[in-house]
Amino acid sequence: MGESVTSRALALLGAFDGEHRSLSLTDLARRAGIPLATAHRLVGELHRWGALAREPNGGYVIGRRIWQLGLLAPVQSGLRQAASPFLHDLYGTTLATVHLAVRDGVEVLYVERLAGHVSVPVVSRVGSRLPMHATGVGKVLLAYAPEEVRLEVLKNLTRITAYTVTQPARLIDQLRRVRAEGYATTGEEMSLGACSVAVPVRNGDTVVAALGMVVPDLRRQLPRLVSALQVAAHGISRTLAASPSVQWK
Amino acid sequence: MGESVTSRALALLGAFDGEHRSLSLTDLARRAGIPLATAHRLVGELHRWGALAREPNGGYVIGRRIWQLGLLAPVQSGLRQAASPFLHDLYGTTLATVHLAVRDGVEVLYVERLAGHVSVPVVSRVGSRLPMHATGVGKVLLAYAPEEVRLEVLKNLTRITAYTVTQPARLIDQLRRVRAEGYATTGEEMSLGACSVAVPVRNGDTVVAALGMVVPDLRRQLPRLVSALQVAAHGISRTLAASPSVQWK
DNA sequence: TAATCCTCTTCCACTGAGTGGAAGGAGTCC
DNA sequence: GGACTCCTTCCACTCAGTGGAAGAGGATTA
Repeated sequence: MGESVTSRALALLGAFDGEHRSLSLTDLARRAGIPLATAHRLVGELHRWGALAREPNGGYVIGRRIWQLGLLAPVQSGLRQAASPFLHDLYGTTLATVHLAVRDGVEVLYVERLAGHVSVPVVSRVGSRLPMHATGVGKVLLAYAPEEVRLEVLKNLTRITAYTVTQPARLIDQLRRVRAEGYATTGEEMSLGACSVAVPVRNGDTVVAALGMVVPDLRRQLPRLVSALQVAAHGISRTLAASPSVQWK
Repeated sequence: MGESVTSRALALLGAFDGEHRSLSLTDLARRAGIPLATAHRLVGELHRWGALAREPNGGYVIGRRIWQLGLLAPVQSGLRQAASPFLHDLYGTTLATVHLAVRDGVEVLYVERLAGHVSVPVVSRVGSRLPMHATGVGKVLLAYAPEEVRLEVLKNLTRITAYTVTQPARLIDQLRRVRAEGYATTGEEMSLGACSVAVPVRNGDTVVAALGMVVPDLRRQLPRLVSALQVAAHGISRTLAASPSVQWK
């Protein structure tokens, strides 16, 4: 005992992730760290309300009530909806993987991802988080983040590939150039074979998101990609500015 | 007393809807029917976990953890993702409002909606429900619904406009023709000035969704719209069939 | 076919998590 | 300056919640 009922119910919901979209009762209890009988009761309540749904084979999945609430989250109803047409245009003209991301603490949270046809290893998934220092969108968000966030990230530059920037001074210099030139790039720093370029998305003066693309090679097409990204980013910013009723961060 | 802690926490989450995306603590307590002190404690827990977020002005909004869980719901990760490219293609070629909907009990649940430029009154919103008998997607879903669902809907044919079909025999005949011809239409039955056409989306033999469009007038362009909808619906079906790992309903 | 294992459901003696009215602080408005 | 509203905190009181155990049913294995 000692844990609240609410925290246990939330732990049950939190047992689901990208790799575990359907869970048996026993797995739910185990992953949430809750005795089976207790889990059974709480899962029953979540199911009756619609937070969970039960499949014919007995497994539980996230229910439609959570899906509907998720649509109300500012990140969904504001940024993602505003950005969607521009992301599809961008994807349509380049056929590369397109990302829209926001900062979440000291990580990048992927808000939207349109998968490209080009054979490039892409590890992002909508709703997932990746490190800021090794991704294009992450470098953009880091460049405009509060100083305390930047300091926290700079303390923990883990190597992901042989090309990952792990020296603080070098990353600081890159971030300064992001602010000066208006875009960030990476070269196989997150995945071998994948390069990226990203630009900021502003709401007024505030950088609220980053828009990026992943391609196998940047060398010949960088100016064209930067231009296309900036056009899309401006479009998103105009749309955000035109919808003052929806607040989001 | 008498209500469970879990049901109260869920009631707080359920206080949010399309018209109430940001709520003060007092409003949350009121809408959830919970004393202020109790609401304060439970909202604090939801906030700490990330189910709710607090805005600078003190209002609460749905938090990112709910948004992320919502992405895991089968309706999101299966149908909606599979359908997205086809919906954008359809929208791109017609510029009309495009809907993707599923049956939820005896109502239509709108899973995706791409808003058109044509000035047609459209009342649907993603995540919302509308009656089955007065919408194109609803008639499709009703035509292929279990008998007991059909009987339940037929008992309650409320009039929405002067053109709404409220006689059971007439609707039964229309549903038979939906199954025979492969598409449903409406003519100002839900909103004056709005006509719609919809087709079934199948997964194997099962009709799992309906794909529809809303236009001001159907008379000259019905065959072309039906054809475009069916092409898109087949594409969605093929994509669903190719992703067996994701289960959804 | 039988034995074993696992999941899920139900029960109930026990207990501490949860309750909510009241009071007070802070901010806004007139 | 007073009135009003929202939010936060307190704490005496109580019943909602707990979880080990037992059993049913289905799946797996020998």
